[in-house]
Amino acid sequence: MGLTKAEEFTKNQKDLASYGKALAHPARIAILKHLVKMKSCVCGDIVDELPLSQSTVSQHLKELKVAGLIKGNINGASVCYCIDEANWAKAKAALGGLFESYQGQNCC
Amino acid sequence: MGLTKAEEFTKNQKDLASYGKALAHPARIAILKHLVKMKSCVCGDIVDELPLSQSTVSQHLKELKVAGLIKGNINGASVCYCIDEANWAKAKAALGGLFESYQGQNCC
DNA sequence: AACCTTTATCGTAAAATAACGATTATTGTA
DNA sequence: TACAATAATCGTTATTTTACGATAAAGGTT
Repeated sequence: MGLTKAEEFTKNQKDLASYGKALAHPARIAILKHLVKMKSCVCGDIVDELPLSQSTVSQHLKELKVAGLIKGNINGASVCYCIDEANWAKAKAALGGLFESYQGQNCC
Repeated sequence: MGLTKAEEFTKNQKDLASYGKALAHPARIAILKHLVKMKSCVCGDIVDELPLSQSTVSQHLKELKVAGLIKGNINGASVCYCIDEANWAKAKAALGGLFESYQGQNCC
C-alpha cells in the first residue's frame, strides 16, 4: 500500500480499515463464503475451490488469519480453517455500526 | 494490487471485494464517517479533517466515488460530497448478508 | 482582465499486494 | 526408515496503492 500514514488515525478507523482490507479481494470473499457454508474445512479443499495456486491461497488464508476473521487448527498433516466466531462478531458489529450510522438525508 | 485474477470470480464476490477495497484505508473510513455525521460537506472541509495533502484526499474521494459509496455535486468553485444513498444501501445489504450468513458452529 | 480559491489531474517515488514456482517442515503411510 | 501428502515460507516479479508537490481547470472576486 505504498507510504502509509495510518498511525495518524483512530483505533476504530484502523480496525474498520483492517476488516475492509481483509474483504478487499474476491478470493478472500470466496474463502469466507466457503467457510461459512461448509463449517469444517481443510486447507486443501479451499485450494481446490479457487483458481489460484496453493501458495497464493495460503497467503490469502494468512491475511484472513491476521485480520482475525478465521483461525486454523492443525489436524494431522492438514489444517482445518474456520471462521473465528468472536472476531467475526466484532467485525460484523464494527461494519454494521458504520453502515447503520447513516440515516439518509444529504445536502446533495 | 499486483497481478489480479479477479475475472475468475463471481459478480457477487467481486462486488463485495470492491466494497471491501473502498473501506480498506483509515482515511476513507474517516471520510465516510465525516460524511455520515455532517450530511453536507465541502471537499475542503474534508481535507482539513485529515492529516493528508489535498491531492491525496482527492484520490481517496475518487476511490469512494468509483466504488459508489459517495457522490459529489459541484457547488460553485467547490464540490459537495455526500453518501450515495442507493449504493450505500446496496453495500450495507451485501456486507450484512455476508456477515449474517454465518450462524456459528465450527468444527474447530 | 487579473487574481485568488477550490479541486482534479499529472508525474513521480516508495511501499504493499498478488501471484507463482520452488523449497522446507511436518505428518502419515508403505 | 524411506516416501508421499499437506501446507507454510522463501524468493522473485509485475502491478497497484499511497503519498506528495506541481500544475491545470473552473468558478468567484476585485
